[in-house]
Amino acid sequence: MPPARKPDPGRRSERSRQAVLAAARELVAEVGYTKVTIEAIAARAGVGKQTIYRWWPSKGAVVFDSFLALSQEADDDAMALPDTGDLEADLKTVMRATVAEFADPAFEAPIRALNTEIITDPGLAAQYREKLAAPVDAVKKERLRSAQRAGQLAADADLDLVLEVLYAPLYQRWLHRSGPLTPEYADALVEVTLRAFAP
Amino acid sequence: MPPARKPDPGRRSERSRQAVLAAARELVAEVGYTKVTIEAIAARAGVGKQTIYRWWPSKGAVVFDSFLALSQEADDDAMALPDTGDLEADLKTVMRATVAEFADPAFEAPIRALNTEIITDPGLAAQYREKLAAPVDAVKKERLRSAQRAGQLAADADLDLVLEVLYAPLYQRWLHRSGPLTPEYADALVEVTLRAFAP
Amino acid sequence: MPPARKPDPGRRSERSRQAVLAAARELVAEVGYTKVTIEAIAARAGVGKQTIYRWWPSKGAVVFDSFLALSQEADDDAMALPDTGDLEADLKTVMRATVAEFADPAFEAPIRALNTEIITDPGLAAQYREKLAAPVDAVKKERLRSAQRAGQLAADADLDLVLEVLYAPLYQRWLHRSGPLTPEYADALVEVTLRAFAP
Amino acid sequence: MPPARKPDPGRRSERSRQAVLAAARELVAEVGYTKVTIEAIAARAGVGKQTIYRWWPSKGAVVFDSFLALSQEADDDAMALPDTGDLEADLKTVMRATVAEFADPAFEAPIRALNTEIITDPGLAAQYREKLAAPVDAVKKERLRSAQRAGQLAADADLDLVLEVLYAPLYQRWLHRSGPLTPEYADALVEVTLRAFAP
DNA sequence: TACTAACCGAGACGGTACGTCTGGTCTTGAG
DNA sequence: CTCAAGACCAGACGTACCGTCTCGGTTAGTA
Repeated sequence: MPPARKPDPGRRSERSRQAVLAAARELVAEVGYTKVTIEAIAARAGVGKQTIYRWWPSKGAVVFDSFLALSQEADDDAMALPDTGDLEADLKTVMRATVAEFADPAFEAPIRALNTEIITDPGLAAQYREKLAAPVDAVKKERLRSAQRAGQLAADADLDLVLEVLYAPLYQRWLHRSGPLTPEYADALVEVTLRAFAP
Repeated sequence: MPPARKPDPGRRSERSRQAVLAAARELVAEVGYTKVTIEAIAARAGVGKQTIYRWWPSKGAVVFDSFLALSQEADDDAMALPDTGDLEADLKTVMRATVAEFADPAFEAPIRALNTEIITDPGLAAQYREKLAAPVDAVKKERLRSAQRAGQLAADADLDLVLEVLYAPLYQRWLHRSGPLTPEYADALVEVTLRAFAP
Repeated sequence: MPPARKPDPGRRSERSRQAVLAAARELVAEVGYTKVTIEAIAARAGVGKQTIYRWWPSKGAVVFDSFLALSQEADDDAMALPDTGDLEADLKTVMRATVAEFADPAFEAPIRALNTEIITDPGLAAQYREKLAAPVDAVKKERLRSAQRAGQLAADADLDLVLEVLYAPLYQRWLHRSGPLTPEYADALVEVTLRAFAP
Repeated sequence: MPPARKPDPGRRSERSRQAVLAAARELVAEVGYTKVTIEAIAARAGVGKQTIYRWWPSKGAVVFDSFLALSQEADDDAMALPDTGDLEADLKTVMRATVAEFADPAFEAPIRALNTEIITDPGLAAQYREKLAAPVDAVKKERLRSAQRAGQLAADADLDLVLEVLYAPLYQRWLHRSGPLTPEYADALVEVTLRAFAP
């Protein structure tokens, strides 16, 4: 048996890769994730279908990669959290911003699409945690550690749990559309969390 | 435009309806939601495809209905929460049971499938909240109100928020596979929540 | 076993029968025989499908019956052939009329439809010969016998064969569209036939 | 409107083409033309349905092509007519052979099917005349011209008309099943035709 | 005058096939 | 060897009809 010919990444066309990712992003925004097809991505990108199948295992992987590429551009910019010394104020600022972001209809479709795939495909879920969630969480935890040192948060608090209590309710409300996402709601989550993990 | 002929529900075959819902449930469990096809459901149910298209608008709606039917059977049974007078103990019991339920691989596929559809389709999300989530939440809130009367929970606590803080982290961990679902985790969530909403 | 309930012709609704035949005729003219469906006939006639299936065995039978009904109206009128004493002149008159009839686009669709079914279904072919062709042929043969008595045709000529030689070429040309149907062609067929069967 | 993408015949798979035509021929022989479906042809041929729809516009066209392919094999063989110098004897030989051929039940189904389609579809009728009828007629006319030179047929006879008078009655009898096809009938047609077109 | 048996319009049912669309693989020709 | 292009096999999609089967509601003819 021949050793299962794998493509040689060295020869990969960067031009095609970019075109595919751009086409994927555009199509998800235009027609919604479920209606995007590999054929349409290939056609829009001016690329043969085989070129996509050669380098990505599934539609989900292509779309995921296109988000990854997007976020890595963003990383250079907004990867910093405010630290005024007042944890509650800082968290409220961040949470209100998050609420606003979720309300933006341009983010709606792609993020829901992303979640659809993550729920279904454990491989993509792992990549999501590693490549997208982890870096963002690291920054947040850094701010929380700063608060612990300042005595504004219990020193033995499990920071992963803190982030979950802070964000998961917001995230779930948005996903299930089970309630309004208001600045007041953002504030309430911060207050609840700080009371739960008070020193 | 003709007035979009609608089927007459009075003539609907209950036999076929049940067969379709049963087939849908079985197939989702066997091959996973995305690989289920309307053709397969029709074949398994011994039903013409048109009979499905006549009464349901989409695959998601069929599968959702099949879950609904399931849960309504369950309602007759386990619709009661323990009330020993000790809120923390009672909640831990419930949360540990929830954790165990999520760990059951037989629940894995259908519930992930359900979430996939809910995220995408606002109509199904609304039905989900109304028909599935609301009744369950009502029971839980009843227990919480009992605790408020007993002085174990802040009298002015927003019960929807309490439930979110309690359940959303667990739910998110499971959906994203972002951490282990252990009895200890269940306990921790209960403790954190009670501290946050202490009287 | 019950004696295979047959419908009682006594209770048959003449109203429905007429409506079905009229609808069939109209639809064949409008969309062509192959595109006519029983459902469409029933809908157009304002009749339940079962009413058609009760009284006719197939779409072909319905359409055939609708032609039969038409022709029987016509019988009262034009069932006579000219007999001026000059066989050649009389036949040319008749053949030129036939050519003109075939050229009428309103006759095109139904007659082609009729032939399609006759070719395929031996039962309909038998009915066609008996109910439609035979009466017309009888009239023509009567004229030929008159010509035999007048010494304008061989006394021992096989009249079926005479009619075939006279009409089959015309009929075939029309069916296969293998040549123009002109008055001259009609004349030529008469002349050829008379020479072949000259006394 | 986009320019209606056409398939590139250069890339067409000869393998698939042959498999489709063979499957079509077999199925028409086995179950009859009207009961043949595109799905069945595709399945039998081991071909995707799209491959049929890509290259043929209709079931009729596929079946017609399968006949065409058959006849082109036959052309190499029997494309010769006897020419003993005696026109009457030669024509009787040929007509009796034709009668025998029509009596063969193996030819029954396909040829009736062919006629069904030709009657309905002008495009196929044109193809039929050009690809199937014309070559055969050319050979026959050659024999007739030889007879004209030999003084056995009127020098000014319209050979198309001669062939029609000779064959159309036979053809019509068979199509309509309006009479027996016997060797005597074949002889009678030859005699009638020769008398009609005697020098 | 009531009963009752059939037909009637309507339309849901289990099916088959349609013609289209997409998935994922394979082939061709250019660079 | 990669790439764009696109034909290929496979099979699901949603629609249209098939022929059968209830449903109530007329509409006879019988009692």
